[in-house]
Formats: sequence, structure tokens, C-alpha cells
Amino acid sequence: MEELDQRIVQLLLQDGRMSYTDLGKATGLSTSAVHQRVRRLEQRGVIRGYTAIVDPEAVDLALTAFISVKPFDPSAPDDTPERLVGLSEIEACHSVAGDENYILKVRVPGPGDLEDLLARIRSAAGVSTRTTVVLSTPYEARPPKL
Amino acid sequence: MEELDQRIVQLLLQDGRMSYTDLGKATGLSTSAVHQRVRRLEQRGVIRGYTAIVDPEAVDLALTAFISVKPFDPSAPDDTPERLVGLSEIEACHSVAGDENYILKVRVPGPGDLEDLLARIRSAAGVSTRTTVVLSTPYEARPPKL
DNA sequence: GATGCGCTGGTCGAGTTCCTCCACAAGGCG
DNA sequence: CGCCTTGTGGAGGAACTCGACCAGCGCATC
Repeated sequence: MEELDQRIVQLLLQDGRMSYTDLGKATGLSTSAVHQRVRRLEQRGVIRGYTAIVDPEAVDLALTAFISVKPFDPSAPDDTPERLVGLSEIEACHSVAGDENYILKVRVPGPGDLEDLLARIRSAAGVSTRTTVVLSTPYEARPPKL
Repeated sequence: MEELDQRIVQLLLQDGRMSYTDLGKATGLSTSAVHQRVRRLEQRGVIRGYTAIVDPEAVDLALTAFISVKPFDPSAPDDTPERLVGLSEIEACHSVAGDENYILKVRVPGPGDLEDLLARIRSAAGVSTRTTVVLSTPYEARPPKL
């Protein structure tokens, strides 16, 4: 990817609502040219979307946890992600190297909801779980430096 | 938080670039009223910002890993997050319950950069590390259901 | 080595839409 | 009744969006 696109992406990572006019000023391009590049980045899949960054506590999701997951039957075909995709408390699902197969990042209002969620995960995917509760998060969702 | 604000936040989680006019149509409010509410949500810290969701591979950050971190000296005051805040490869830092103290989420171009980053983390924070490499991520950054 | 063609990616301008601010109204609440 | 909050509506200006046009470049052709 060339340098102009990279700079545009960088700017949109820092402020997803920046206007095309401002992007143009920041890159030395015309509004239309920037707009065109952004559209291309979107349809090439480089930019997958835009979102607000929200304080989890403010929306009653004060408890974050990482759940490591391992199938009971290692020989069965592994469709764990599809089995869990319907659980909206799961923010992310990573397939990982190591003792367990997946790491899930989940957000719930409180401990009771976590207990409940764990049961649903185990029964939906046929897995054993090991969960790590996060106590606080010093920082999160920082935009990468390109 | 009341229901209208919740719906606005939900919509902005799904599309961070939605216009105030559209938000108004979706919530049954006038453009001005929505704008006002969003500004309040921003300055109350409920909405912390906006960002583009970018394909990491497209910006040469193909390797994601979780690094569990534990200080060499458990009795020393723990300022690990501050010591690591300057490393831009670290996307998130969570203080966790369990054997280790923190979980870091990092993104680098490749294995060599990970090795290098680990050395910098250890020397900057005086910690031992245990890293879990992610092989693929079925999904990530899903907007929570409110 | 010129000529000409098509592709890519840029500027410019005009019509439309959206943002943003202000004045003002309706509903609680002391 | 007066004040605060939260809404509506409107007007001016800014931003978006589209089409027309142009410059550079690669490349086949002569």
C-alpha cells in the first residue's frame, strides 16, 4: 500500500469521523481524490468499517474477561467459532497456538452474567474453559502506528 | 443511561460515521437534538472517540499475540502500564487476576518483530513474559449488544 | 524512436445534503 | 412563578457527491 493511503488510514484510525475535506487538507489532496481513495480502501477491505469507542462501564458492561477454550473431543472437526458467533457477549474470538485452541474476549455486566455465559459457551461449543478476569484496563483500542 | 442515548450509542457502535440526520431519523428526534445528545455523550466520556476498523494484514501487522506479563520483583511498586505506554505495538493492556499481572495485546509485522518487542518489554518494565501467538481471528471488534 | 490509445488517478465546479448555531417553546420541579 | 432541561425549526455556511475534464504512463503499433 502506498504512502498516501497509509496516511489516510492512519488519520481515520485516530479520528473515524474526520471529514473528507480535512483529510484532503492533511494529505494535500482534493476532497474528491481523498473520497475516492477512501472508497477504494473500503471496498478492498482495508477499511472494514467505523465505530465509536465507548466506555464499557457506562453501558453496563463493567466486567471484561478472557476465556481460553479447548474442545472436549480434540478429534472432532472444530467449528467452535461458528457455534459461538451467536453469543453477543463475545467481542472477539482468536485461534491461538498453545495449550488451548481459542481465546475469547467477553464483556458482561457482572459476575453472575459471566457464570451464565460460561455455561452457555460450554454447552454450545462442547468445550472446557479457563477464564481470566480483568481487574482494570490501563489502555485499550490504541490505534497502531503505521 | 436512558433509552434514547443507548440507542444512539448502539447505532454509532455499528456505524461510527452515521450522520446526525440519519441518527435523528432512526431515533425519531430532530437533527439538533441528536447532535446535542451525542455531544453530551462525548463530554461525559461515554463516547471516547471514533475509529476506523482496519484489516491488520493490509497494513503490515499480520502477527497478533497476547503477552502475559509478571514483574521480576513482586514487592516493587507496580508501574508496568506507564513503562510500556510508549511501545506503540501494544494495542491494549489489561490488569488481570491470576498467575500473571497483565495481559498485553500486541501487533507486529512478523515473528522477528515479536522477538524484538519482547526484549523491549522485558527491559522496559522489568518483567517476565509468556506469549501466546494468534493463528487466525475468526472475529474481532464486534459491537456489543446493549 | 515517435504516435496514438486506454487506464489510472488527479482537479474543478455545481447541485444537493448535512452540519451547526441560534431563538424559542413545552414540560418538570423547587 | 421562574429556572433548568430538552426539544423543534430555520437559516447560513460547510461538506458531500457526482460528472466532466485533464495529466501522466505503459504499451502496442508504425
